[in-house]
Amino acid sequence: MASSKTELFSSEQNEMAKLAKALAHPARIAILQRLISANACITSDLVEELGLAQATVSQHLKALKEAGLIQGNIEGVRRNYCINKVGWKKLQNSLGPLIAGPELLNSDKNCC
Amino acid sequence: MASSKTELFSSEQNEMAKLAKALAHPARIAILQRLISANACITSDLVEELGLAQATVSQHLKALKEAGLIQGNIEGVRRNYCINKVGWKKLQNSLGPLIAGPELLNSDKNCC
DNA sequence: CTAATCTATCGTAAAAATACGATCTTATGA
DNA sequence: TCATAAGATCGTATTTTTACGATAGATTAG
Repeated sequence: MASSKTELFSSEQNEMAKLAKALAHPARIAILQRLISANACITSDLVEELGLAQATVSQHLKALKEAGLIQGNIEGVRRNYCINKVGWKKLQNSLGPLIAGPELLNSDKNCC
Repeated sequence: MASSKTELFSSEQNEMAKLAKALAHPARIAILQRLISANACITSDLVEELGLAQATVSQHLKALKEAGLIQGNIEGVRRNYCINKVGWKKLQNSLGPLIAGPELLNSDKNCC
């Protein structure tokens, strides 16, 4: 009795939560920022840059890949990672509106 | 050896992760959507609507409050919750740019 | 072929998140 | 005053996340 009760929620809500969860760790934020600012595929010097163990970084990369936010391909011994455009657009389409959302933010009146 | 190593990351990155974590559960997504669409303070009929135990809902509300995304005030026996505008703007300012970000998304070329 | 290198995966320990019943607190209404 | 109702908090069980050492797989260099 402690697993997330996904069956109570819409698939959209579950999807949004899943994507948010992918962003819910500073190491994964850092990885994504790095991939974005590099604006290209980078082969993981991430381990050194992040200061986490290699296994841990690999685990975070896997999480991001499973969330569809990044993609990796093999180049010799190394792996190249970059933003997965399709997945990122899904992120924009699902969480974007929620975050940008509340029109009530633009009004001055506060309700509470 | 399993707590998030926040000291390795910038306070910005930690803040972003913290906010994403607040969104990283379908129940909390549902609560926020409800508060937004109600466009007002609602006193928790959330328990009934969500199908979760009262204690669980209260816990999720607490998480959202601690993340600064909602605020609650007392009205008799009941509590009124609504979006915390200030906190929401912080959300927009921290996660918004990241999500909207990658200009490379607009280019057609794929790197991997 | 062999050693070295890069990275994924396995196993595991510790911590955090999730869920809920039970209880406590506070305010309302009789 | 006292019973009732709303909702927070406590205690606790279960699951998931985080982290890392060790190991396995695959490729390159010599």
